[in-house]
Amino acid sequence: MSDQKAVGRPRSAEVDEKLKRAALKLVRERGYRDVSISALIAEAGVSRQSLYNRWHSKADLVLEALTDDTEGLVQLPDPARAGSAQAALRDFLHGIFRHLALDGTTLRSLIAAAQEDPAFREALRTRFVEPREEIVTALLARAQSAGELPAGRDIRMLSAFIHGAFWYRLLNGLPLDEDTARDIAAAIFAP
Amino acid sequence: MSDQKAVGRPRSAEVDEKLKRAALKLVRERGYRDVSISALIAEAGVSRQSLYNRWHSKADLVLEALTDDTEGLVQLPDPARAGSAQAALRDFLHGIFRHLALDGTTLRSLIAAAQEDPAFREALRTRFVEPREEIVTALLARAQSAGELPAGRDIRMLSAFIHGAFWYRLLNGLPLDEDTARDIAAAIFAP
DNA sequence: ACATTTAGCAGACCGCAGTCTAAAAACTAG
DNA sequence: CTAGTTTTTAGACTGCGGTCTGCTAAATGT
Repeated sequence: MSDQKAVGRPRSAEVDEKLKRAALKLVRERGYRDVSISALIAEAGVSRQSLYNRWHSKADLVLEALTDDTEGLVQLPDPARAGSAQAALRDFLHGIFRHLALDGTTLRSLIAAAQEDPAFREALRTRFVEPREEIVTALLARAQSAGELPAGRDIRMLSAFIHGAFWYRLLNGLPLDEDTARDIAAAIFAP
Repeated sequence: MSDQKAVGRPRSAEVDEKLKRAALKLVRERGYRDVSISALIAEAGVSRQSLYNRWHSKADLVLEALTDDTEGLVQLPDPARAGSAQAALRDFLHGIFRHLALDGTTLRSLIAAAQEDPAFREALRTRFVEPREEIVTALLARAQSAGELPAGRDIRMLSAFIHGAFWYRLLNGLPLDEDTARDIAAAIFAP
């Protein structure tokens, strides 16, 4: 797990930073599709090869820039604090939706990019999708133990329903707002 | 609704056919991403402009070729025949999944293309997504009237759950098989 | 017959992605 | 200090998409 290479010129951390900053800035102001690699390296002031030394594609760079920026934002909500598991789920979803007001369109583009690139699909899954899946699954499991959810319910399928509804609305251009968060939570916990 | 233009050289129906056939053939054997516009028109034996006279993009052409090919395949299942609304839903999903064994990867690419192109997103919704939504919604509504589904359940949200789970699995590269169809139907009708 | 209009074809053109080459720069090992 | 290794930069190169131009072909209307 230690550094592989103690030989050769070391990577410049500054170049990393410049590229990630340029990526976030340009993607947010022009949109993912309209940011070319050429524009990225021009904005960052680095060479083309320096980008490809670090990432395989624009999608890879933007994913890292985005996850760096939202670190520590996704965490398991406390049902006791929220009042109930249903309220905790609602608040958790609402928090995610609020954050997507800024980067939702970029996330859509990343999901799109993942469809044509298996390696990036894997990266998106491990860095973005799975952490959120685990939180929801844990929340539902706790709710089921506490009796807030009937014992017969299929936790993993309910988790797929929640994330699926989220993706479905995101990718179809439907709004993700507080009402949506409330309705999803209500439907999951419906008797 | 009648023909707009009674003047000028008429469009060749043969060119339409050649392009759609070429699109289906190449996309199925090489995959959407690896089919270039240049390869399409070469395979069809038509000019570049003839393609752009008819469709705005590769995605538009492939969508039409695909929906032409699967016409009449999506229809409202009969719960009486299947035994129950749950069985009807399971069979309906299974039928869709079976068909996607051939064109599932192409559908993923079309969904991806829709994320970067609002006009195509609309086309995909009206030609592909909404017909399936309506069938599922009608099925759930009938089931609710018949008492197979509790009266309090939110039909539209359940429909979003079903399609969302489908999209979520499709776009994350998870298998869509008979078991998945059964599990989704079971979770929707869980007491 | 003839003007008008649209479709068809071949091919030029520009911008970009992704790969590659060559040379300078920054490090380690010995 | 020297040899070896990797990063960085500048820029060339190929292939493609999408647009545009010039020309020919096939229809309509008077």
